[in-house]
Amino acid sequence: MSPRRSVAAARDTREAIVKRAVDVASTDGLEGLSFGKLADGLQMSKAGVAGHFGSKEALQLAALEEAVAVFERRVWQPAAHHSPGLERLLATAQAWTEYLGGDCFPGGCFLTAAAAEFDGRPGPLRDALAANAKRWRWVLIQEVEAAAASGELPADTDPGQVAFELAALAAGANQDRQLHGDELAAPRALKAMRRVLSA
Amino acid sequence: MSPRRSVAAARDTREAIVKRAVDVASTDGLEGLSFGKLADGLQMSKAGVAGHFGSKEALQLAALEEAVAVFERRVWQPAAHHSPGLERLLATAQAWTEYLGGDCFPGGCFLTAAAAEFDGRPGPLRDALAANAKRWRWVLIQEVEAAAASGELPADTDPGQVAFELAALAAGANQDRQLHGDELAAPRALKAMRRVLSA
DNA sequence: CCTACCGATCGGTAGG
DNA sequence: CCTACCGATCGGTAGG
Repeated sequence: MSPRRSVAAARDTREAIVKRAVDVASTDGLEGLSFGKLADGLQMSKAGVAGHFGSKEALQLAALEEAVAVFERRVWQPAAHHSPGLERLLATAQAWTEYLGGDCFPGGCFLTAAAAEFDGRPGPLRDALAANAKRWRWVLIQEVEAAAASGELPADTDPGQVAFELAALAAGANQDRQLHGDELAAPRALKAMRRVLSA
Repeated sequence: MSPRRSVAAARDTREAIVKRAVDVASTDGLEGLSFGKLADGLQMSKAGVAGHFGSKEALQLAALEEAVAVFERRVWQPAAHHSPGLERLLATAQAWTEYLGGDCFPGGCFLTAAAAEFDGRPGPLRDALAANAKRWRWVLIQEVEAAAASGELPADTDPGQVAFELAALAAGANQDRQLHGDELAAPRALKAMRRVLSA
């Protein structure tokens, strides 16, 4: 009578689809996802894939959610246990540039690529990407404010400016790494981030 | 007997297609281009559009070529008549951030968006985008080297590092401007570029 | 989770 | 530069 086994199996299947969708979208873009191609790669029928999500947009949102979880695990979690302020900012810079220089997704940082893809197309995906980016920016600003309040950074520090520069350096490192395979990009971004945080 | 009029008309038509393709691609991506959609917007038949290019990839390459020309006209040309070295770098920073804060393309900097879209897909488009980015980076590095040689920047300046930081700040400004409509992004990038160039 | 199907759109071509 | 067409793939659904 228990539906447990089939429910668990369905959950596993859905997870497998989402994981593959994240990888595909990191190289082909979120719009490049299709039920048919995912089904081929997973040895499933197209309707079997589509049934887990109902619409392409729901699949794209699920892939985005998974990518956000990966980013938090790889970038924020290693820094979170450090003391607030400058120490945590430096740990974030370290984890962030390691993430950008690594091979977490085959096509580079999913969130940067998706933001570039959807920044001109209104809708739920753009909204979710913008909200996520704002939330991450807010986290950075909080840490800069803490560093300025404790005297680790000058009292007249502009937190929005500092957070902008950190995010820009990350975006630039991702671009150089992906477009040119430049292994110097991540260390260069880390060096620049440390200078931004040493004023 | 002269084919002049029809040849000129064909050239004008092709130019109109390319201009529209650049605008569409700046919001929908280069892969989002299609002969059919362009034809609808231009009141033409699909085959009439396709005939000018032969393949979708040729259309995409033509749009890229046009976007490169726009970038050079808007960013490089205003700076080119300044003296080499620091003065030209500062003029470039000014023109670059004005370009990023303006409305040159409806979806923001075409080249940044296209690079993010194709950095994981081998082929002629990726090659052209990478070559263009490298060329622009080389221009920046040349100017930084000139500034270092003349003593406007410290003798131990790392030109690749400085050029990386300038490009990253531009990419970051474009992202914030497009995703959040942030009007502070371009001035923040200019401020940071000036600091990078003031060491 | 499958097979089978829907209408729409895709890139591209034939023929004029 | 047009009409008309090709096979392929798209997102999505019916029915089981």
